[in-house]
Amino acid sequence: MKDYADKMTAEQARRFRDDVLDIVRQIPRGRVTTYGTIATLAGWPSHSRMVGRTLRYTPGAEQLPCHRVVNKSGRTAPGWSRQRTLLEDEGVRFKDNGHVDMEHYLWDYGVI
DNA sequence: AGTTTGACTGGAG
DNA sequence: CCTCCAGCCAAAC
Repeated sequence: MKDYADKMTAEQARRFRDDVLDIVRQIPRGRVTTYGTIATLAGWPSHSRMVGRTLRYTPGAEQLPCHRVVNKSGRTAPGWSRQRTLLEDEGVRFKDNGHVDMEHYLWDYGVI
């Protein structure tokens, strides 16, 4: 019940996916970043949900440090409990509410 | 072609 | 801090 004027072309979608993967690859060990940050860096600020879709369904994403991507409030991915273990193994600490302590571990690439 | 679905986000209560 | 809710948009129904 709503039409979106600016949809991605197939080419833009390809570039978006590749950029997202490259950006995720740069997250340092022991740090985390958010879907929104990645979407913005990829040039599509309103596509945070697409970042999540990309990491969830792109074959090969398992080889990337995608466990270092959480939502803005520090929540880990639904249905992926192992993500917390992977992060804690790198020294990332979680708060009592089960969210990553973003004040200390968020990595913003020096921008935004 | 209309509706629902999310690895999201921002704001309200 | 938490729960809803509206807005978001490509994909899957």
